[in-house]
Amino acid sequence: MDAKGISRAVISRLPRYYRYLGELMEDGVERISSNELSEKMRVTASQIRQDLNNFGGFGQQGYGYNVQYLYTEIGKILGLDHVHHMIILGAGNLGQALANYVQFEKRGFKVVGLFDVNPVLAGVSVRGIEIKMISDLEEFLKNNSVQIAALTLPKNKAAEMADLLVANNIKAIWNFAHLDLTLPENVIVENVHLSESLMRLSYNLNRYVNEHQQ
Amino acid sequence: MDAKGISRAVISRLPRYYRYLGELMEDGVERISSNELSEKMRVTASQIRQDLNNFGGFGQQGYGYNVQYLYTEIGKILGLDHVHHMIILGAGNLGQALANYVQFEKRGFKVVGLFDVNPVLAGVSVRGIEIKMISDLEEFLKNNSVQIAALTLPKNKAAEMADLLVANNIKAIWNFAHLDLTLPENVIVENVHLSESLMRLSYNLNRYVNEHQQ
DNA sequence: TAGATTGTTAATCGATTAACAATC
DNA sequence: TAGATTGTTAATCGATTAACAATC
Repeated sequence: MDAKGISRAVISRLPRYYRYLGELMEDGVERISSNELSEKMRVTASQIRQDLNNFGGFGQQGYGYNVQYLYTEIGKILGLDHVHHMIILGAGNLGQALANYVQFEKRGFKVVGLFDVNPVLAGVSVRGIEIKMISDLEEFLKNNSVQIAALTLPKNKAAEMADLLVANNIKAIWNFAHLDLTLPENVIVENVHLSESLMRLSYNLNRYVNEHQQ
Repeated sequence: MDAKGISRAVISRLPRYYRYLGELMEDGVERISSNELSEKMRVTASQIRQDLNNFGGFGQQGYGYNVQYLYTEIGKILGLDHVHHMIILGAGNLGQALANYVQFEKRGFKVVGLFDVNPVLAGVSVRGIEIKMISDLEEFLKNNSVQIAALTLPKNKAAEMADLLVANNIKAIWNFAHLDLTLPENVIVENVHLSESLMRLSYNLNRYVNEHQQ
């Protein structure tokens, strides 16, 4: 399983394969060919085979792919075969939404802490997790194994907090703040910029309207 | 401003340019060259010039780009120069988080309605917007001009609701549900699949750990 | 064995980068 | 005018698709 030099594009598609395979499993489908899957997913069969062969030969000539096996293997590639401990910094609506989203836990992402600066929130519980003050964060990280931190803080706090997280050995940041974090390159940053997503939507909407006005 | 055939990659970068230009404006910077901007943003100057020239010549030889002017122009390209009316379907944590996010309104995305199926939420207000029942949705859409609907419902309701929205003339869906909506091709769909984002993070985290174990 | 379908190489397409003439 | 920097064409690089030999 040589994971070097696999393009971002391929990696981005893996979770979608995983989702479709999960649905096929639920539907009791045992095997599928790249061709059938390509019709379902509206991508080329060639792309599916190319993508998968970056990681290994999961299929069998004349048969196709075993759904359950492929699902499991992609799960392993995505690291879903072990539990990750996650904390959430910022217990506003978005932070609480993430904490409440039980589906994550099913995939092995366990929320072990929830932090905020607002003293009003101190002691409030979300899904059994008590909100702590950010002043307790360093102490918490020293006593607990945490791999992932979700950053749902406003921009002005986020950069500073990211540095604190890295200094305390956090290896991956799920960044919801609207800024680009500059961190050591061994720290994984995955951005979710909602406003940028909304602007893309707006661009396409706008374009459509313009084209049909003329 | 010929907007035909501009690649998804280019469009995806526009909001980031917009963000950086906004920050430069706040810092009182009047002009910037593609070279200076390329250093700030860590992309090539060539890419910046190519991207912008898809939409027009916004710069001036020997001078660079006027920050304020370019910011305004990109805003127009992104459709941020007029107000969009948005409703949110699903008033759970995520829906409420979106409704609360005042920054969207600043960019011209005005939340005009918030809907849920849960009768417990009926009449509850979020930032002055009263949560309505989804049974009232069709009526609402007949009496109000709405362009965008954010879908923060669970998967099983989302497909059905998307169809209802389209039947009532909604032109763009901001989809947070974990499924691919199949809708007429003139309907804009912008997906935010948080679990897929988290899996990409997990992939990279996992890969990093594996590489350094060997 | 014959048929089906993968894994993989080769061809094509598109996006990014480099180079430079145009021009402010 | 000389210097700077764009707009744009050409070269390169990478990703996607097509084709087909290998093989179950």
